[in-house]
Parts: sequence; structure tokens; C-alpha cells
Amino acid sequence: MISPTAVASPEQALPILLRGVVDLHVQEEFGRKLEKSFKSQVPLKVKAGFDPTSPDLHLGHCVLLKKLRQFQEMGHIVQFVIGDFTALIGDPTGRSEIRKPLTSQQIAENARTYADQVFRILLPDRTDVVFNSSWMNPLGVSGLIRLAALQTVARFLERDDFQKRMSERLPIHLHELLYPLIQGYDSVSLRSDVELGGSDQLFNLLVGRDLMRQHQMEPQVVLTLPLLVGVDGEKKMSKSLGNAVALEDGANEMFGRLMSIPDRLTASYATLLTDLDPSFLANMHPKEAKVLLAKAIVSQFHGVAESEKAEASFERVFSRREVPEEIPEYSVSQGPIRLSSVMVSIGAAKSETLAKQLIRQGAVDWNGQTVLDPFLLVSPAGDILKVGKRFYCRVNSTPPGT
RNA sequence: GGGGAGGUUCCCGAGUGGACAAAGGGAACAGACUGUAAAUCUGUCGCCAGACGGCUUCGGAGGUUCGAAUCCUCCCCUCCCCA
Repeated sequence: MISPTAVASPEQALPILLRGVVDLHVQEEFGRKLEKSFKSQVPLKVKAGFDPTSPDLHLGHCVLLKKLRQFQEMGHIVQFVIGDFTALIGDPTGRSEIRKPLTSQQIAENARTYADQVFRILLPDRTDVVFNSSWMNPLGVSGLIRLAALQTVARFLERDDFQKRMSERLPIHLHELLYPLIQGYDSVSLRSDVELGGSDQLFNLLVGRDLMRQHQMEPQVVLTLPLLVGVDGEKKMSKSLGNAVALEDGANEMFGRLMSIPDRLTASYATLLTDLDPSFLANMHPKEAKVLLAKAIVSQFHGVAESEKAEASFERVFSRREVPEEIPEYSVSQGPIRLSSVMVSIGAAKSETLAKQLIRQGAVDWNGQTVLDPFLLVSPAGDILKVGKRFYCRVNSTPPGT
């Protein structure tokens, strides 16, 4: 392992830093910057921005974070930009509709939880966490207008997202055009040497290069990384699409979600998220390979012991269909009470109607017995309730009046 | 500013006076099957109700009608063309 304070030589750094990279603008500049940094031992400033629009980071973000970590290990400094100002706009990239604006309170809240999650991967002493409001607010309206004068409408509308929206007759609001400008101006303020982003960020990143040049600065080098496909195997991983694995997910949850990805994603997950050799996995039984992958990822966030427990629990619950070792416990009012009502008060079903439907469908087990009578009365006293494949709990009753 | 098209259930989208809790697709959930929480097939998918039946919903507020998602009035929002 390289000492984190020494800047590595380009020969050493390039193969690692370029692994998995989609776009590189511009190769020669990157080489020159690495060379110069190595000679002077002045680390490069590597920027990546995150919008605190949702408090939970997921594995999709990790692709980028892992790359940033590699830069840190090569001796460079990460500029971790929290887009508290840009969050007022919302990145229109890949969006078919406008984002709902967040209150400054939500933004602050989200930003706070960010740092905790991020440092599971990044090295704290090689990371500058900065908020872009700190230079955007002083810029003021006149500054923003000067900035806007540097780019043309045609160029901004060219991009795919907007073209698509226009052809689908969906609204594009004026402020959305400002997003790339502001992201680019971040790079000007920070005098970044390199900026990383997802491959869909290329436009925004390149605007940064333009603006730096227009401010008589050496433009940043731009690197983009592949977008991680979500567990549905189709769309980009995103929380709002429900196909994400959150860093905050528990070990069991994370393991299970990873096991559910289509087999063909195993290799790309391995490449982008772990140090496993994808060609090695390709020769294994697909399920074994996926187990290995899931364990490798889970252990990064929960430790090896937890990942092994998650595997055992997965085998137990899904392969052998047994009751998990640890199940939550709930108390309901004393029986006799309808099982469907128990399910609703526990949160296993949203309404009585739904609960009865589940029972009719044979989805509900009471102490290991499938219940088919939607009107069954029970008197809970430590009984085991199973709803669907995944919901298990133990039900007790509280005497009335307590 | 002028002209045209729209806003439907979680999402997309049909429906233009009763047969509409509202087609179809997607998502979600369940069952079967499976190495898997994948794929596939089947079912469910507003709320309440032990079949009957009742209640709330189609941008918002009023109105016409025995009866409205559907007609009228006003308002809000979006898209397109022209200026």
C-alpha cells in the first residue's frame, strides 16, 4: 500500500486511475498534470459533486467514491462538493420532469448524513468537504448573469435530456439551464485539476472546462465512470426508481438485494464495486459467484462477520424457507382478535381489505400453519406470524389498559 | 398578446352523460416454480363490509341533470404554433 501522503508517479497511477473509465478529456492534459504533480509532490485537486437531494447514498454513488479513493491512495486530494446551492435547482440530467425544490432545512439535514456515509469509503484527511453555497451566494445575481453570458442557449438545449423533453412536449424551466453553469463555476472557484462524474454528467463536466478556460485557468481534466445498473437490471440505479441498494441498508437486506440482481450483472458489479476478478467469477456457478460478490460488497460496509451472517440467514430463509434467527416482536391488544387486524396494527398490511386478500392468497402463516380463513380469531401469546416470503415477526399481546 | 391541445387512480395512458372504482401497460404485492428477493406462469391491486351492499376518487371551486371523469361557468397548471 502506498503511503497516502506521497504522490505516485504517472506510471504507477495511470493504470489504476483509468480502470473502468468511460470518457477522458483530455488524455495528454491528464498525463501532464500527473507528471507535474509527481515532480512537485503537490497533490492534484480532484473534484466530485453530490446533490444533497436525498439523504441516502447507494451503491451507484460508490462507483464514483471508489474511484476518488483510488486518487487519494495515489496521493491526491478530493474536493467533495456538497451542492447545497445547486440542490435548489436539481440536476436536470436524465430527468424527464422538474425536481421538486428542497427546503434549506432538508438540504442541511441531508448534507449532514452525507459526510457520515461518505467516509466509509473516502479517507477523511485527504478530503475537503465544501458547500457550493459558500461561493455561489456571494456571487450574487449580477455575477450569475455575467456567468450566463459566457454560454449560449443553443449549446445548452442541444443536450439529450432537453431535446427529449422538447420532443415530448414536457416543460423545461429556465432555472434548469443554470445547473451546468453553476456546477462549472464550482470548478472555477475550487481551481480543480480533475473532475469525476457519472457518464451522464459529461455535458456538465465539460461546461466546467469551458468556464475555467474563459476565466483564464487551466481547464480541469474530466473523467466519467459507468452508471451502475440497478437491481432491476435495466435502469440506472436510483433511489426513486426503487432499484437501489442503500449504504444504510442492513446486512441482510443488502445481501438479499444483491442476490436478486440478474446474473449478467455480476461481472459489472464486481468490477465497479469490488476488487474481485470478474473473469474468475465467470467460471463459477452463477449463484456461487453472486454469493461471493454479495459478501464482498456487504463486508465493505458491515464487516466480514456480518456478511457471513447475512449469507447464512439468506440460505436459511430463502433456500430452506425456515424462520430467521432474529425476528422483530410486536404487541397487540389482547385476543381474541382478528388475524387481519393484527396484521394491520403491526404494519404487515396497509388495510383490512388487503390483509384479508393476503390471507385468501395463502400468504399468511400463523405458527407455521398457512391460514386461509380471513376471519380467523387469534389470541397472540408469542406466536410467529409470517406474511409473504420476507415478513416474519413474533406477536405478543398486552393486557387491556396498559 | 393571438390561436390550438391538454390536466384521469403509484406512474404511463384509454374513457367524452348511466353498464365506471374507471380499459390496457408498467410498478408493487401474493401464489406456483427456481440456485436467488432473477426469469416465467397465475392471481391481487381505492376504503369499509363474513357473499348483499355502502362510501370516497378523475387539476380546483361552483352549476346543470333523476344521474357527471364525461355538459356549463370561473380559476389554477402544462405543452405546441404565431408574435
